[in-house]
Amino acid sequence: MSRESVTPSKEDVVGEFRRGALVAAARRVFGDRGFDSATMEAIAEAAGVAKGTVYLYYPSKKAIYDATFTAGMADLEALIHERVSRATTTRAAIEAFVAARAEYFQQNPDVFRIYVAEIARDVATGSTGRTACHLAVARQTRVLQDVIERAVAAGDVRTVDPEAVALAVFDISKGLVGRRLLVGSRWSVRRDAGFLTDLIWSGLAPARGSRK
Amino acid sequence: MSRESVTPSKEDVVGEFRRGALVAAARRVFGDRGFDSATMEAIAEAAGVAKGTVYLYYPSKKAIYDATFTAGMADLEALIHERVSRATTTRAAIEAFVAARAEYFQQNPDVFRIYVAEIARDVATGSTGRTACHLAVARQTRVLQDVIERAVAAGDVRTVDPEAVALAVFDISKGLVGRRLLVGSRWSVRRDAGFLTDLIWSGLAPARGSRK
Amino acid sequence: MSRESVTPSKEDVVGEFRRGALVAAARRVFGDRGFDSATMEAIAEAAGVAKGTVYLYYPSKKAIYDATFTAGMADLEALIHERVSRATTTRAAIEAFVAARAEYFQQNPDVFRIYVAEIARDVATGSTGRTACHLAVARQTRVLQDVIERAVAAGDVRTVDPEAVALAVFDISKGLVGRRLLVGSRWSVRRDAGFLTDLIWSGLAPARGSRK
Amino acid sequence: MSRESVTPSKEDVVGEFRRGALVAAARRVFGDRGFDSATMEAIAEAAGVAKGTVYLYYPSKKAIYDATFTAGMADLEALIHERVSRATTTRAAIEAFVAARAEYFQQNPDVFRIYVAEIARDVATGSTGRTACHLAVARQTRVLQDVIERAVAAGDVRTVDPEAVALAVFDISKGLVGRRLLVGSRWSVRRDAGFLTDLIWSGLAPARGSRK
DNA sequence: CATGAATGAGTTTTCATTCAT
DNA sequence: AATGAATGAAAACTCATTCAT
Repeated sequence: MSRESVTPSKEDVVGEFRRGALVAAARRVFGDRGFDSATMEAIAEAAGVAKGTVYLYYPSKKAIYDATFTAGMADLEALIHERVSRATTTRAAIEAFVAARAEYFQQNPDVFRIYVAEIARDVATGSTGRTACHLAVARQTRVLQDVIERAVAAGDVRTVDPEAVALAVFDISKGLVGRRLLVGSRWSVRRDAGFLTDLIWSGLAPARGSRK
Repeated sequence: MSRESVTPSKEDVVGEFRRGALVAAARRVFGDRGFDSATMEAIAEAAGVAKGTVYLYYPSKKAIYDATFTAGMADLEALIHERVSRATTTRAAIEAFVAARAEYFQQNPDVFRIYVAEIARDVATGSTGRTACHLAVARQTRVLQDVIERAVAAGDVRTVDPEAVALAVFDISKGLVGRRLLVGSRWSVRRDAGFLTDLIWSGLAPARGSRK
Repeated sequence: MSRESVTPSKEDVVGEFRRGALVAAARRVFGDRGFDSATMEAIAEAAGVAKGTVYLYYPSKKAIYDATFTAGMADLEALIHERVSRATTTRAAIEAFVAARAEYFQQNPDVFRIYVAEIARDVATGSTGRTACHLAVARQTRVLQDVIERAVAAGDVRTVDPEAVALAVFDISKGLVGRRLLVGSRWSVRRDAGFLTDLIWSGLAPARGSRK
Repeated sequence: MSRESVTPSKEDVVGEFRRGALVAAARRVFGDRGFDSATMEAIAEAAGVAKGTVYLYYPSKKAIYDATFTAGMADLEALIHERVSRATTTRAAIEAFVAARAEYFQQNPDVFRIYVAEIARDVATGSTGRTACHLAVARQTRVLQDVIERAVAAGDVRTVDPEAVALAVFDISKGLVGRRLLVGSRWSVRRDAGFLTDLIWSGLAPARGSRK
């Protein structure tokens, strides 16, 4: 439909605009009420259009849900990449990973809700593999795993299974986000992220000297 | 309901029996299909009774769902208490905590699915506080927090915030369980639990000597 | 569900009663408005039950439609068999066939409407073969074809293709019914049937000479 | 619309061209899917125009449907007139009538489907009289009725009700067409038409003796 | 004239809950 | 106590029709 040129046609622009507005509206509605309880009517209303209009851009409830989830994950991944790549030490990279996730979800709680619901769905259906959610998680942990692998190779940390450590950090950051969203926290995202990074970095061992 | 006597009447016994059968049936159905997709019909059928009978024991779908969740959590908590209290060292107590949860959910995947869905629901509704799910989590982490507090007091571990550590361990164990259920694991529950306990216990610091 | 005994259980009786009432209601509604324009709401209302109740007995709109069509055809076939088997001459058998169909549809115009719509559907979808409608037509023409075959064998009529003649009589009777229903007729069913039988019968006369 | 002049304006020519293309497209779509299932979108696409454009030429779905039906019937009637008027004997005229209809519908099955659906609609609504469909049928049978009337007057056939015979031939030819379209036929249109004409023709023979 | 995005009424189907037996 | 037939509210999705560009 677009004239394959570099400059998108007006239709494309308008279409993308609508799609964006619909996904933004859907994010709120799905975040608020979950997939099953959300209604297309509510999404349409939130986007300020009629019910039928939603179907001009997404063929089904599931389709707009998936688009919403995917868009949120893409945003998050971009942030993670940016923050982690900017870190200069292993410790800083870990902390950047935790903080990026915590901050993004703090800013976009609806995305977190959708993400959690998506995990719950995967768990419920016992879908072992290639779900969008599973893949998104894999891409994110991959970033961290690379960091750990390089640190192990450089002798920067003791010899551990990089994947297992990456997953542990991921789990901790996920728990942190959920808790901050649900019950709040006495401290800033930075402090919480710092503490957890510290725990992973040093363990529970009594201080016995210090590392850089 | 009961005539407040010490010995339960026959009605109570029969009633409790039915309740138990209904909850067991509901656990399977809710675990399989989630709250929204589960039907009262399916629960009744799984329990071998007619649809109306369920309503004689539980006033609504939500009520039997809550009862199902609560029963599962009660089982789990009992196991955690037993295992942790049997441990003789701090490290062993942490490992027992992680292993108890992993084993229980491995044996009762339906309970895990319901638990995850319940968290997702809490997150979605933004219920900050006194939900059954939140309270169950609090009781479980409390066990671990007590262990850490005593260890800190005894100088067994370095000075850390016991609650934060307990929550971190909890999050890691939850991630472990989910992953084992979803994608499986190359290793036994014991080994996975051991590795994670080790990570928390020692951190990523390069080996520099050993502690008991 | 029934206790497999000779006497049907009360549930079966009630169930059959409801089914009958629903099919009778559906016959009116489908006859009035056709498949697409008929609504389950209207059928339920015509049967004096709530919308959901219809689904307790028939799983879909198509299912109750098919049941309605099938029931009507079964009634008609029974009447045709009875009337034709009672006839003592070939000519009387043909007339009985035409009259039976005309009278039945005169009494049950809704069934005729559904029947015509069903043919239209077959024609529209180009379904060459085993539809319920096609089979019903085949069973009816078979009755007539048997009559013609015996008449040919007995030398009662000239040598013709019995199937082709049966189909022609069937088509004529169908046209008669439609016309009587749509524009009426100056004459009784008997007279119309008599005239058409006469026309065909003269055409079936054993050869006795030829015209150019 | 046109400025009432003898020479049509360019607008009229363009307009008629569009109308023709739209009707041709609609014939395919209605023939394929029936009135209810056909969509204006599909018609527009088949005609290579946008949806709104259809409404510039026809005010509603029903309107273009009617135009489609009417156009098909007009084609058919022209063919019938031509063929029948070319026949030199009564028998040949009857055969020409049957063959013309069979051949036209064989070539234009979509028109037959629309025609059958239209009859079904008339039957369903119980519209006794002046529908386009009814009028088209009346015009066609009129042609045949005139032939029979002249034959009766000329003593070419025995004394029968010309209208009734015309209708019977019409019904037979309709059944023939439907059967050929639905289940096919072992023989050519010519042979099938010949056989049926023969059957009727024998029945029309001037009285020459009687059977019981 | 032509377009096609937007509308919203209308339909089938599901299922928690009730209640007469 | 137990049953299961009946209810009716609710929700996804379709598509004829309109109208601003």
